[in-house]
Amino acid sequence: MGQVDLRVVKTKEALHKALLTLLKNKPLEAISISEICRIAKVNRGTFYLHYTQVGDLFGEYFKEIMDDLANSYQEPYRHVAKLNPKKLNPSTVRIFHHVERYKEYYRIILSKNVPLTYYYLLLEEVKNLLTGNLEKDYKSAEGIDPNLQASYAANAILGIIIQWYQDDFEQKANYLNEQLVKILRLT
Amino acid sequence: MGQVDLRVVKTKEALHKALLTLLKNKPLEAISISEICRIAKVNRGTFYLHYTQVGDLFGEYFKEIMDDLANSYQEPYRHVAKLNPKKLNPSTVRIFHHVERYKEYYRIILSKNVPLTYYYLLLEEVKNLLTGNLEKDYKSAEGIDPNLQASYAANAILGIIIQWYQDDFEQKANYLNEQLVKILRLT
DNA sequence: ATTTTTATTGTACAACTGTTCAATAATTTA
DNA sequence: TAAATTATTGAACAGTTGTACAATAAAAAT
Repeated sequence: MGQVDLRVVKTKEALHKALLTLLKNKPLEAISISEICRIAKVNRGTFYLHYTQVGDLFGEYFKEIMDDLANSYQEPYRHVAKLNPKKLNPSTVRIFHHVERYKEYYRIILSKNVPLTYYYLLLEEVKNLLTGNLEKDYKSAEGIDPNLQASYAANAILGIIIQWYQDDFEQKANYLNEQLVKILRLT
Repeated sequence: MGQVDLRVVKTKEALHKALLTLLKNKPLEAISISEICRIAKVNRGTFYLHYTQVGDLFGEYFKEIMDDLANSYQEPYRHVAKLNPKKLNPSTVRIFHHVERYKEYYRIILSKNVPLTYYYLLLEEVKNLLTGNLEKDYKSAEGIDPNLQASYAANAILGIIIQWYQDDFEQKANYLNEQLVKILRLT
């Protein structure tokens, strides 16, 4: 496959850097393409050569975040080993610690004026984590659509994260993990 | 309180009608303020006198939809009377039938380029339905933040709705209610 | 019916958007 | 190193956005 053109690398770096600079002072939806290009010293036409919206640029960070989320899941985590393994077991995901680590990004992703795109990507990732590693020891219950169940469970966890976000991430990640365990024990 | 100025009523009606017309042919995020005003034969400045974004206009429909959702909950519904009343019991909500009724709107609300605002309003409404009617016979379990639990449960249901939306609302509302009951029985 | 209030209009302006195109510069390939 | 490729630039255009203001029309209040 063809080489990566250095010019493209430099342009994208400049645009990324400019976006990060701007994000310190204003929300994603208030940042214009012209503004980014002015700071990045990149021609506006060049922006359109690589992206179509400001959000596309942010989307590239998002992939990194999702990688960290996937890695979080691999980390050994013993706290909740006693939980029932027969169902989708969200508490084995170190997702709250991941969110805590990236909370500045989640403030953007979950802000009300941002499109649902990122939320859906996040939901998909969590669904994969919940099912991917569990379908071995987990046999789908009578007549339940596994996909539906996964969406149910994954979005439930996102519900906790949304609440956490709305509380401005005041509590510690460990606290939320404990809460989740308690909720799951309720039956 | 002061009368409702007839001019305002007429203007808003014209704008609403224009938005609905446009929505038949293109997604919400592709509709410009200028376009709406052109069709509605309303000066663009007048738009800004009442709204700030195209989304605000859509938001007024959204309120009606939420009213219907709240009403859905009041309707008698016997199918699932046998479910454990000790926990938040989402299956008593006729939310799937409501979504089925308004699916053309939910296609907009849940489309990926639309801001999270509507999703949050929906989540809040479902949370209220789940808690409002249940806190009587429901005593909060040991050390669980009720608000967190409500977000968990409400967003879980929205997870099912999202999946349903992504499947283009192929299944019947009754099927989803049955699935939910089965998922809840799993423990 | 007349006066008072105020919603709407038309116009204007600077900034942003999305796109096109030829000219130029930087990078890769041979 | 020279030639070929292609990313970037600058300029231009029609359309949108958000805002402001005086003039006008429509409605409410008396």
